Amino acid sequence: MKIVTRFAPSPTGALHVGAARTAIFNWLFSESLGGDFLLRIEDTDRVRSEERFELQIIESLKWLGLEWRGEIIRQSGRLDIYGRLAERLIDEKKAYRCYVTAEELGQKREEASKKGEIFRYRREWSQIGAAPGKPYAIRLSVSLGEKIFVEDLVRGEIIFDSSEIEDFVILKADGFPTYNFAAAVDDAQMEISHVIRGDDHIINAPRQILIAEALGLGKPQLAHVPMILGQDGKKLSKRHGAESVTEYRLCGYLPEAVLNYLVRLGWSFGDQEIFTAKELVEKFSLKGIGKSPSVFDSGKFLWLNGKYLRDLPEERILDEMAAIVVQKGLPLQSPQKLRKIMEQMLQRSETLNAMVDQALYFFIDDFEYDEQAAAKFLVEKNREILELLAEELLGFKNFSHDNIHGGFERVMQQTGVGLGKIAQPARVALTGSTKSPGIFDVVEILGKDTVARRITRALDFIGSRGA
RNA sequence: GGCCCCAUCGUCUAGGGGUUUAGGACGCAGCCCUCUCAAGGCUGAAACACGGGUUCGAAUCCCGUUGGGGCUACCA
Repeated sequence: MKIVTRFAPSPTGALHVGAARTAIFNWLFSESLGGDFLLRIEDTDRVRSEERFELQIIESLKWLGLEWRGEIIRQSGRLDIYGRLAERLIDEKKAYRCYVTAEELGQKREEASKKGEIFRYRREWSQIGAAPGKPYAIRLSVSLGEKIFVEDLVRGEIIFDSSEIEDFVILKADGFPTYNFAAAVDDAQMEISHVIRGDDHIINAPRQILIAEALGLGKPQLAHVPMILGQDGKKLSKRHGAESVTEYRLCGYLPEAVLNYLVRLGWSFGDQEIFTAKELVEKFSLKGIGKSPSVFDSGKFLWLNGKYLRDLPEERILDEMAAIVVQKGLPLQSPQKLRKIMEQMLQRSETLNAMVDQALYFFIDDFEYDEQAAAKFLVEKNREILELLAEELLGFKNFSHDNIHGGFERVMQQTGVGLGKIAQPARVALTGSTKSPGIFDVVEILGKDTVARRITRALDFIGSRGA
């Protein structure tokens, strides 16, 4: 059998990490078996679907390196097909028109639930409110008391009782199909062999099976993967902060890391943590998918991104950094200087953005002093150290690493204190904080003029404090 | 409420009857390196939800309990 998978997002928001993971699973599954991976846009919700979201989702998929085959199928362009099939089901008495409005039904449901009962729509309601020319929805006739078997590749057999399923809508009053109808029809017509999707769709499986059977269409093999949860154990959502692929890209995450992290969330291959895309294609199989939901751990994600960051070719990091510098409106530095900054920030940052954000003092003079750092180190007793340092350092024609080192050595000799006692005040004066790359590197990268300005600023600051 | 799913360190997970003093990773703690912070190296603390079975033997199989999650739309 030819393996064909699909990713079928609805364009009602950016590509959520949960959706991204199912896309990745489907892509890996077909890639690993030499099949096709298709893209279908489920834009049947006229109110919530927006083109910009579709564009954003497509951009995210490309960024992640998930390539689909052929044209994108758009459900809004297939309305006539769904309409014809729904009418056919009416002709075959497998479906019927329903004139009750959604609002009226909502009331019924509410009343029932207040009484602790469950309202399930059945055929006898179908003529209520019927009138010529009045819009209607089409519902599938679901027979009672039948077992529906869902063969799940991850969970095994799941059995549903058809009595629990009401006569659900397959075609809405606006002529658009519902999710289950369009999905069942399209999966069959696109000859999808396997559907890998989130756990939250398990409930839809029996409905889609019912539709496919009513229509005499083929059914894909199903694999439901556990959900991704937030730190609070609830389904990951906007409440939990960053949750779309776009946001992570904008924060300076690498596509390789996003791919790797998301795959490993719910799938494993022994003890291995880090996989290239190629390795994933080789090693992926449904066997490695777990059954229990996974909590999204932003800390581990960050760590993984840092790993990938340090593995990137320098030229690529430099390009990305330059773009971020421009985007943040910071003064672009010479390529030589940017490279030095990159070399220093690389092992101190987990994301591309952090490489710039945490190195602001290399770009601008008017950073703020960290309050605690200034209180501890920019104090009167360190005035002499900073003055001596200025004297020693600013005398060099060649502002080299060795000369700078020598300058610090001489200040140590003159004051009789260790390097640490000199480096920290200098660090705060030059960077505003007690944390930075090695002090000699900082001085060298900043350059003589900047160092002079900043020591002056720090001395002024000490003076103003003392006053 | 009903239906469905799930249950190993805080988190991601390996292990699926004896090989287990339950392994790895993140995080955490300590040490090394060291001018600070990182990166890197080493070490450590940390888990089979509970109760019944089945079995010579159960983290592993079965049942129940508890807990968590999902769904319950003319959303997808």
